[in-house]
Amino acid sequence: MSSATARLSGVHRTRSVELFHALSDETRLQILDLLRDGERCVCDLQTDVGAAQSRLSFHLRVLRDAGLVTDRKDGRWSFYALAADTLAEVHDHVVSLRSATALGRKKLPLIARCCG
Amino acid sequence: MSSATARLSGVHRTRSVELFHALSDETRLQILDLLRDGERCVCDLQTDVGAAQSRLSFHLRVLRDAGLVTDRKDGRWSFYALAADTLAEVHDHVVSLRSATALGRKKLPLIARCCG
DNA sequence: CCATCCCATCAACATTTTTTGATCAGCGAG
DNA sequence: CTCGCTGATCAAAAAATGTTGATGGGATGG
Repeated sequence: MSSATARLSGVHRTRSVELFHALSDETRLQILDLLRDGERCVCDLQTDVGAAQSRLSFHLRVLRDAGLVTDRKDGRWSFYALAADTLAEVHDHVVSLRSATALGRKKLPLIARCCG
Repeated sequence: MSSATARLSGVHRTRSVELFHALSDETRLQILDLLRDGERCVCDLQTDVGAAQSRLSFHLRVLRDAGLVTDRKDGRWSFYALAADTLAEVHDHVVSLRSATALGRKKLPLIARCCG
C-alpha cells in the first residue's frame, strides 16, 4: 500500500546540506575516521592527519558547527570526539532520501505529464 | 568482543567525498527528492525546481557522475531517475562511518598518548 | 526542408570554500 | 614571572564550485 512518500521539507533539506557538506571533504572524513577510536586532542590529529594546525582547526570547526563532533577542553588541550547522535541523524537523512524508493517504484507513467 | 574497527581505506574515503559532495547542495537534493516519485524529464524538473535549464543540466551531471541518478533518452527528452543501488551505497558509507562507534566506546585512555 | 523544442556544453563571471601564515590568549611547568 | 606549548581566529591568497547567457546538435512535426 502506501505509495508516494511526502516531499521533504525545506528545513530538512537545509540540514541535509549542512551535514553532507561537512562530510564532503577528505580531511574531515579522515578526522572522523580517526575519532572512531575515541577522542583525540588536536595536536595528535595534527600528526595523524598531516595537516597544519590552522587547517585542522578550520576543519574541526566545520565538523563541530555541523554537530558531528564535540569538543572538550582539558588543561591546554582540546579533545574532540564523534557525536554519535548526529551520526545517527545523518543516517536518518539518508534513509528518508531513500524511502519510497526501495519499493520497486521504478517507473511511473510520468511521460504523459512531461512538459506540461 | 571485537573493538576498534579498522581504518577506512583511502579509496573508500575518496568515494565518500564524491557521494557526500553530490548530496551537499540544495538544488541537487531537491532534484533527488522529486525523483523519488519516479523518473522525470529535464523540462519538468526545470519547472518543478524553478531553475534555468543550464543550471539544472549542471546539477544533473554532478548527480549522474556520482552515480546517484541514471539517464535515459527517449526522443528529444532525457529522463532521469534515482539509482537505488547508489543510494544503498551512500547508506553503507554512513554505516561504516558509524561502525565501532555505536558500541559505547566513548572514551579511550588516549590522553596518555596525547602529543607523542 | 524548416522551425521548433529539448538539452548538453562552453566560457565568463560570481561566489564559496579552503589554505597559509601570523597573531593572540590560555594554561602550566620551571 | 616568564617561557614554551596548545589551539582559536583572522586576513589574504588560492582553489574549487555554482551561475548565467549563448551556442549547437539531435529529434520531431508541419
